[in-house]
Amino acid sequence: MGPSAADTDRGVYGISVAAELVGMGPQTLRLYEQRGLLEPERTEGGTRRYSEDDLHRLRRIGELLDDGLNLAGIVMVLGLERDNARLQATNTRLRARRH
DNA sequence: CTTCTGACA
DNA sequence: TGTCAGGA
Repeated sequence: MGPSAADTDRGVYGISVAAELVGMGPQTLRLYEQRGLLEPERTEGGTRRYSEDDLHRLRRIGELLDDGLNLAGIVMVLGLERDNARLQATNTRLRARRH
């Protein structure tokens, strides 16, 4: 794997680099944040720092956008996916205890 | 780099 | 509605 473990939630990329990596414009990334799809870290100076998780999220947003969803719908889908992942994890733990 | 506003399909 | 261009 990566050298120094997996803190993929740590903001490292500036907005220009992040936008370049996911094939979007910087303004688009700002809009997504304004709409509540994303919340990258901020430096003390107030500039955004996008994490690897943020990049995955941005690519997921691109997919859903491609599927014809609007930003409001994507917010809901991402929320449901997060909830679902949590439920699945809980479900797996319960099964392991063999109730 | 930031936020904000207007134009376009 | 989402994206982009330009200004402050």
